[in-house]
Amino acid sequence: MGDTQRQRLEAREEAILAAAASLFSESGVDGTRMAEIARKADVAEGTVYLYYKNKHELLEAVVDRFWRELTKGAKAAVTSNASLSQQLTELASYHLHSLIDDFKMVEITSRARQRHGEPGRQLPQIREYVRVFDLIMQRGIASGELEASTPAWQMRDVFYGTLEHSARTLVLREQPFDSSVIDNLLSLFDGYRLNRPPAQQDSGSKQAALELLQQLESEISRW
Amino acid sequence: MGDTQRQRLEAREEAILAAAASLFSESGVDGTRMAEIARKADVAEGTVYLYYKNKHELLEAVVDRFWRELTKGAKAAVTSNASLSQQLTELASYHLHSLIDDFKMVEITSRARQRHGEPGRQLPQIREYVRVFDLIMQRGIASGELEASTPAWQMRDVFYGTLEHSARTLVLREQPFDSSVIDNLLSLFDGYRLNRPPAQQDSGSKQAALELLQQLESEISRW
DNA sequence: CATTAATAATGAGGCATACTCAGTGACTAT
DNA sequence: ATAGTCACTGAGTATGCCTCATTATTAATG
Repeated sequence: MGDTQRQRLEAREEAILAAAASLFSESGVDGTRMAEIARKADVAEGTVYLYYKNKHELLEAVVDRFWRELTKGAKAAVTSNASLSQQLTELASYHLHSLIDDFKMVEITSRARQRHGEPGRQLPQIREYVRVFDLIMQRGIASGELEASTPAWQMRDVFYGTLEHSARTLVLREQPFDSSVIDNLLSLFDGYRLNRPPAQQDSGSKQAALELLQQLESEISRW
Repeated sequence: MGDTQRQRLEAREEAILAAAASLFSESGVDGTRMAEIARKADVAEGTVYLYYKNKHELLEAVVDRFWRELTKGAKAAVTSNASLSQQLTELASYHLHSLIDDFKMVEITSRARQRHGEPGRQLPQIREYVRVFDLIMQRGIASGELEASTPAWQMRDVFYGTLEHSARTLVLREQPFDSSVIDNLLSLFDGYRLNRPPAQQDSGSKQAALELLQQLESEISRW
């Protein structure tokens, strides 16, 4: 029956984590007392400290789990066998939606990074999430669909940073998800795209449309 | 001699602010005790509370001042009569340099935003700083140097968000200022640039072309 | 099943620290 | 000089994180 015991422990840990996540999101980190978390998780205050060394570690665990979940979704968006630009669109859409929906968590994340004294750390699970963005850029470069002259991490920063900041803008304005942000970003990203994606067919007519679009743009610009 | 008195008060307030800024940057917000701040500013602990209602308000004041200083520099970069792309380059360079140099302040800023309970506020002085970026985009659009089909705030988010995230990347990697980030961003920004600056008469046919362009875009996105 | 050992949980109390406030001092006006 | 105002002080209070001696629960053993 060691199994049942272990399960009970994991259930308790999960209950504490869930309670903390919910309260942190609701009232902020400073606005949440350890006693509240314990009460919501149906344990004594001291019990929390059997599972997490202190409030900050609990916060880190909450944040870490949040990004782990996000990473799952992001990987899903990128694992399909769709075209690069479709995958980028999906990833951008998923990213922007998530950041808007859980903006509180995003804010709390920056709090979790600031460990007492020192340096600008990066939580491992966030690193992992960002890696999804890196991978798709690298894949694009490797397949020749993205130019190789710009480092992948710089393209990633454009992509990721723009979306993160757009999420902040939208949330502060109390506006909902806006797909034009993504359209805009992707069309801008064409600046990184080479004209000849290697072997794929079907891209013919789309390619034609894209070229027409560029013609049109430059035509407009001539006004 | 009310002047001297007022000056003394302002000097005290300034001393407290400076002490807090220095200590917050050094040891983080949680790592800094009010008593330390008071000692460094050469006042009693209670005196701090005559000038700032609580620790959080003091933090806000520190952050606010930081961004106010930044705003000065940013405005300077944009006020010259250089070309748009030169101004963008200068602004980007200034922004990136500043964020890297005072990254601790940037982190602390996100802390200041999280007021106890509720909502994703934005400190007024940060808003003012961001407005500098908005203004240059709007100016570019008005002069016809930037395309009008993308909202200014979206261009701004690309510009601002990319640089903010690049700063984070560089700091976490312990790398110094990297001008290629800016070169890259600006060449990408050419996607927004129109070839022909001024003269905005004849907007009728331009409008028509723009609509066609949008149709085309949505058609492409349907692939 | 009884006994012992080991592990988990509890919550009252310790302790650090943000914040208060009654008392003191310094300056101004008359 | 005297009263009145305003700035300042720092010992004391309240709050909330965290500890740890004690109790409850589960597992191991004969």
